[in-house]
Amino acid sequence: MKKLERGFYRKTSLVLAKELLGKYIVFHNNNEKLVGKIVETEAYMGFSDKAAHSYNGRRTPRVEVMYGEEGHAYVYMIYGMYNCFNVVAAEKDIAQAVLVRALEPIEGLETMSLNRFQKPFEQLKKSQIIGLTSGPGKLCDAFGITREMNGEDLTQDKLYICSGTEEKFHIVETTRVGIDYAEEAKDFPWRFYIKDNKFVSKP
DNA sequence: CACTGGATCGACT
DNA sequence: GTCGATCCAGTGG
Repeated sequence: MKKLERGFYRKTSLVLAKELLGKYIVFHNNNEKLVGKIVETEAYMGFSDKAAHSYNGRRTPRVEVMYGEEGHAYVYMIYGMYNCFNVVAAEKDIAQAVLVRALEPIEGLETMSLNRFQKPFEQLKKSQIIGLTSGPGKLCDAFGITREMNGEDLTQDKLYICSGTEEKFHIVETTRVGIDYAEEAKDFPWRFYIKDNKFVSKP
């Protein structure tokens, strides 16, 4: 597994969203290494996308990192209680990002279990194992990703993404979740996931 | 300053 | 299927 370099992120969020599937997120936190395979993403295309925080050039303190260099983390709080982890795409001044919606837990399951359910992995029910990282808020809780990670450079050593194995999988393309307000954009097929993967949030 | 609503989740019917 | 939790960012005065 090799850390992805800057150039990997220098493409539209629509293309990046698909290419991120099957890649591995690595987070070093409190002397621990947590790893998860990306199994579900959504593209937010910025200027022309009514569902995007940066729609129509909107530029506020929160969304500023999306206007910065590609390959950084955009982490924001939603509904007062959950964090969402995004990968900044495109290039400087083009505010696009990919929301990572679900991971398959790979390494550090014990810590993820404690973070999510305050109990050891061996005590989890089957449904709780699936629920460790099967949603954008859940995966941030499991990994301990907070807004302190907003703006983090994903080509450095704290939080980064690695190339996957050569495995083959089918990509399902469908509509994005939770953006009913976005008029015509709510019907764009800009959500992607690995077919038949158990950790997808809403198959 | 006060207000509004949200790229969610979990508990409940 | 519905709904409440919980709080910040954005907006407008």
